[in-house]
Amino acid sequence: MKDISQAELEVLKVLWQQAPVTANQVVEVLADASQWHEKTVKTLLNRLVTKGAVSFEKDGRAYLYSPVLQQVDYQMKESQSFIQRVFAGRIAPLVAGFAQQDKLAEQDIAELKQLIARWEQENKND
Amino acid sequence: MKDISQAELEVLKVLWQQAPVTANQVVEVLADASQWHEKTVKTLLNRLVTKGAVSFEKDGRAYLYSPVLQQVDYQMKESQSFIQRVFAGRIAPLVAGFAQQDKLAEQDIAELKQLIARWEQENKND
DNA sequence: GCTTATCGATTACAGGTGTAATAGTTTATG
DNA sequence: CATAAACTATTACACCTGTAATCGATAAGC
Repeated sequence: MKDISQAELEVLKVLWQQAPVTANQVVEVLADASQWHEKTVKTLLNRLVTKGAVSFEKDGRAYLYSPVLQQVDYQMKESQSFIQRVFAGRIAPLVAGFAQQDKLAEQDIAELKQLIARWEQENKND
Repeated sequence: MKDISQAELEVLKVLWQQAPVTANQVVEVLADASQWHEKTVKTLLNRLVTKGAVSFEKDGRAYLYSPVLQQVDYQMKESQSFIQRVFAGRIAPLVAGFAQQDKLAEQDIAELKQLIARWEQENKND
């Protein structure tokens, strides 16, 4: 799968929220959010199809688009390459940076603690 | 500061490890690591200078290059935009993804626990 | 049925990127 | 000194990206 560009990602996000949808539905969502011209959105949809990240089925004159690339798969792949590229593969320094800049909320801490607890539960017999 | 491309980042990483260095020193490091041609590396150095991410001072015929953009600043900025773009601003889901894919090591867990402890220490009187 | 509105497909075009080659300049070397 | 070697600066070029406009086909309305 070719890389997804940032503009293309915004289109994909719409499809991850609801699919299948027509091009015009995507246009409506993004016209509000991004000031994008209809033609721009349709170009992006097309490129996503070409890249194999989105599929469509015909419904009369219009197409109904659906994501092929799933959000969790995208997130995992991007996360790994990001952490690798920027933090040499170590995840803690990223979280540390957020902590230092006061970007961590109570909720983040709670979720992290839960994750750690679960991890330790699963790895207790190492 | 204009965005740093992925290839440019590899050059910056060399400068973050040691600076100031000559172009040829960078070339040597990257010729091994990346198979890049000398001309390619020098183009990248030049673009980094144009972008204001790297500076140089003359030393006879050669230049000595140093990073202007510091690694932690780059990391913070990229982390925030990445988390925003891919995880809607929430950091825990990223860590959760790593946990699920068994990408967390003992050391990561230890570091995260320490971070959390420190955070709680600092925020205990909320 | 013919015209018009509406779709998707194709084309456009400038700026960024990867990946160099060539040109221009200055320093060594003979 | 003159020439070659070694640097940096400039230029190249194809592909990707953002941002649309135009073309061609098709469906809807009169």
